[in-house]
Amino acid sequence: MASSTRPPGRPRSSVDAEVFAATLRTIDELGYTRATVDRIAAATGIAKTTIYRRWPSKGALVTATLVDSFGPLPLTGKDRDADVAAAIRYGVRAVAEPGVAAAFAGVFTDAIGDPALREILATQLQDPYRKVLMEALGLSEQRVLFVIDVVIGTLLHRMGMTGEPMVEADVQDLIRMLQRELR
Amino acid sequence: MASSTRPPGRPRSSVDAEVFAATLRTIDELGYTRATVDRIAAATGIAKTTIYRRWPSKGALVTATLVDSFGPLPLTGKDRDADVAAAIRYGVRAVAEPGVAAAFAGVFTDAIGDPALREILATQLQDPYRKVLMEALGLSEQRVLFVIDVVIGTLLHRMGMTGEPMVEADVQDLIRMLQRELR
DNA sequence: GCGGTTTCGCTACGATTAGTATCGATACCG
DNA sequence: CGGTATCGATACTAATCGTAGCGAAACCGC
Repeated sequence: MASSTRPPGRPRSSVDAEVFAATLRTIDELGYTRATVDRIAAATGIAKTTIYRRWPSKGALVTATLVDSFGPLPLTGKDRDADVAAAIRYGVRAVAEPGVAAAFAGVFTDAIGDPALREILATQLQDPYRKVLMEALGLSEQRVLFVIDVVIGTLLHRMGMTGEPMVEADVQDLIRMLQRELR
Repeated sequence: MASSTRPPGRPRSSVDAEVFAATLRTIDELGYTRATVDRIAAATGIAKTTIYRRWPSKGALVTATLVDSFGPLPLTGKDRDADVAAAIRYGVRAVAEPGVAAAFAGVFTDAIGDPALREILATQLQDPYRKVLMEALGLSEQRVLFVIDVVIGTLLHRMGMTGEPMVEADVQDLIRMLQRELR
């Protein structure tokens, strides 16, 4: 039985939201590499050791920040074209959020040669969307993973090359292309 | 007039190709972060200082390696569907090359907050393909940049999430999707 | 109020890395 | 052989990740 009683000892201060916000803000200002854990802690107003007590590494912290930043997808499951458009526009907004694209690229970089981090990435970030999209769009796992690659990959590549989010005309092309692909 | 006479002094040893090969091999084995310039130099058999005499930073070295790794696109300019398929399959092979995807992610990460590196990236890596594709496919700059985002972004996202190249079935879907999009 | 338990802030530290400085040795030209 | 530019090697600075240790603080049950 899940003992819902509070465990003994000093409770954790509830600063996760502030840490996530400071993480994105710092990455946006300085880039992934120069966004040190020290600076993120200072921006939050807590000690660096407190961050390392909650997340095992900088990559895990940033992945948790991305999971927190990407929220649940607002899909109806009724009109596939509408859901495809809604999902893509949701991704566009999320990736355009300051710091998100830089955080993504940094985590991808760290995940090379760090299987634990890649596992966290695939499980905590991609899996929830895979499940929701399979259900709402009625597609196979392979198909949904392909769509996620196309949408998020396209948006991240644009941000990586130009530093600017995708313009509306290209977003509309992306939506139409995937609506046709999934029809 | 380009004076073709050799400048005085000891000539540069022609080790660029070996450095590029060692860069990709080291990044493939250790990941971008742990692929230190020291290790790349040692794998090449030269001194670290020699590398810094030719490329101003690790990011510039890796970008040059990517430019060297991606070669010229074999397009005919006659059959658009065939050219689209050829270009995508060329990208698939290039991104699947050991170390290339990791190098890409690392350069994107470094390019955040390093405008000089981003300029090198866009100019030396993306521009040649933009021009060739605009010519061969007869498309606008905006359209070609969109296609590059979709193709390379999709392939890199798959590599970043799974560490494995895209399987043939997904490649075929990608080709068909873009052939329809550009018809 | 008091002991027990856990988290917090702080400081210090080891290991690793990017990039620079320096200097003697080396390779090529005329 | 002299002039010139590169090479190899070593040493160095400045960051950065992640860890260890310790006293202080917060909360609980009594």
